[in-house]
Amino acid sequence: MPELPEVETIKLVLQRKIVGLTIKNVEVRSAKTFLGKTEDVIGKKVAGVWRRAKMLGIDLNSATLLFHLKMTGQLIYIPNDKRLTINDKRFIGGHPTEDMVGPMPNPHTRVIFTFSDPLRPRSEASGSHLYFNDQRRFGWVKVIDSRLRGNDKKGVIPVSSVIPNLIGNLGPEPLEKGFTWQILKSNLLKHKSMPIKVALMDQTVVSGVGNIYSNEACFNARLDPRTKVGNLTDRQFESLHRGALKALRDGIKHGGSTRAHFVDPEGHRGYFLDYAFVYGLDKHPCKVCKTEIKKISLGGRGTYFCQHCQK
DNA sequence: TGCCCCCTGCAG
DNA sequence: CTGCAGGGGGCA
Repeated sequence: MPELPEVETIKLVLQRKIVGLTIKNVEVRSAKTFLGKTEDVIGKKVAGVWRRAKMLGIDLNSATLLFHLKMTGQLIYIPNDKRLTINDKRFIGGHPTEDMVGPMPNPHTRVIFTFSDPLRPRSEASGSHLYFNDQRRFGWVKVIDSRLRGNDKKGVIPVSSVIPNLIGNLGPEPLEKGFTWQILKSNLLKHKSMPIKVALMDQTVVSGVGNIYSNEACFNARLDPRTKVGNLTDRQFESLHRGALKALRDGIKHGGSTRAHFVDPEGHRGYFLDYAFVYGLDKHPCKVCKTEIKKISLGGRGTYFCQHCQK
């Protein structure tokens, strides 16, 4: 489900909610979702929460829980004293309502983490739960021995030294300093004959960009998504770089994109799609020029663009 | 580079 | 009923 902005949104909420708590229990309801031994994480304290590409890490010092939510994964945090209220999904104006978290656990709950708070045992965080829901079961959480991790100096998770076989081949983080348009160009040129929109989704070119934000990046750059990488001028590489960063930053600013499943750990949907120019808007007028947005398939994924604005 | 697959559910 | 959905691994 989530691309970089959605995982980033989840990360920011979890950093506020679970750092300092201790994992008291792990209930695995879908064996293929939880890869590792629960006893390797039970009793351990959450030291931090980080994101790399579309993956989320919960740092337990001696171990790390590494999540990939794929298409339909959700992480929902429920404080101990909260009775489940929120509705199931109802749609208004084509978008899910503000809160779409129903009772937890639900039939899509695959793993349940229970926390204790040794310092404040009577707080609402003690006995709270983190639910990993995943309708399609593409997602997973792996227990990683932290000895496999590099040194994270300055609190920054090193890019390729972390968990090499899982993370090592990922391309650069687009929102980190140092990700220049020249680097994007050089990485994209691995795929000279590929459409730019498809190449942007290759996680070894740049990490975290998926179908929504690659469509928006092409619109922001006013480039036809079918353009072959090898045909771009330097000026266009620069536009694409700027367009991708703008899409990702706007995504984070609006709390991510909710097409059908995404909610943050508090059950709030994201609003980026209200501001999207092309994604999901086929047959709608372009917000810039009123030309009808067209939908095609590229690399097997829905691709939306304005034939007038994007050349 | 382009399928097919993993799986489930919803819209058309 | 068929096709499609924020991902991505494996196979020709």
